[in-house]
Amino acid sequence: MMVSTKGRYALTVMVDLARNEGGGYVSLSDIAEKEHLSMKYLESIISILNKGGMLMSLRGKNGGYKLARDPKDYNISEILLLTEGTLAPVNCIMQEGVQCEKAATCSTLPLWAGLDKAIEGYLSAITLEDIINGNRKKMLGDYCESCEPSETAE
Amino acid sequence: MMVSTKGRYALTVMVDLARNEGGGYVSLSDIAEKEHLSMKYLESIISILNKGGMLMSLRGKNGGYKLARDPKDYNISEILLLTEGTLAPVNCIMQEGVQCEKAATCSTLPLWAGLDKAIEGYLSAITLEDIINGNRKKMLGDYCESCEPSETAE
DNA sequence: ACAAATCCTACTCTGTTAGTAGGAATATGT
DNA sequence: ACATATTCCTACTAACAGAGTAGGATTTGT
Repeated sequence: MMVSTKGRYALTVMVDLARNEGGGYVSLSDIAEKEHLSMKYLESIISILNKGGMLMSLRGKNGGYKLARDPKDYNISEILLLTEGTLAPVNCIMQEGVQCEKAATCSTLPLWAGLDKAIEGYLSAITLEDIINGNRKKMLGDYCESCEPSETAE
Repeated sequence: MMVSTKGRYALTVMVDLARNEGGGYVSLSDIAEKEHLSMKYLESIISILNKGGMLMSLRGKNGGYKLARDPKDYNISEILLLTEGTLAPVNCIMQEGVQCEKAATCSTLPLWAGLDKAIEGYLSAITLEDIINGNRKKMLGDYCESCEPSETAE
């Protein structure tokens, strides 16, 4: 498993806030209660999102959080990258530039690099808006049984 | 990270054995030495591969392991699935049939399911033969800088 | 002043990862 | 027959990451 509860809950929070677009600030306790998640734990997660510039926050009574941008301007990759630190499927691919010393001769490296790109490519193509709109076709593609057949699959 | 050293080393072993196709049995110590990996640790990993029917083994002097099939008949997904147990990127997608009780109302589930399929799709399309042939085009696709542009990218 | 909220630091419990250790069973060459 | 090289099998351990908990300081609306 590559995405922990941290990233998953972060996405859940973002989706919740996206659904509230146009409304005011939403408090942590509201979200925690709605999603049946630990408020204290969510606090530490939302703090990462906030420091990463994903949210606007307001302290004090009636305070809370809201999205800093439009839902369509968040892709899922950036949300998960921020909270998880990395989405790399293996240790030997951590950051751009940093690589294993055996890289030059490693015959499996292209596989891992390709997998990394496949994951990154998938997640960066999907936005928060896609999720709140339930865009199954985009998310599930040819695997979606409730979608009509796509033209690319012929 | 989704693939641990277990799966990574397992793949390395399989690639090593694939390169030896047609030769006899290769001993664990040979592989461990060649790859600079702990022999004892490799032992526990190769045992999984063997029990999973991926290998043929021979005990005693001059014994060792070899592939049970042709390199082109192994896809990477099955090797990693066997050793890692699962390749699911999140906990809420574990096995076919088993699913989270919130599945029916969860708006992020299609995303995770789609990601899972993207990973599975990528890994099952690549074979051991692709790796030993260094088929960068198949592994890296449009991200491969040393490959000529593909027709699908236009 | 008070209550409701965000912010901040530190701690804990648990499971997984990445091995290590020791020996039993089995086949081969001499 | 015997030493040796190998696979097989069970058990153990140290370190780290994941998933929270705990307690309070700070800010703001009423």
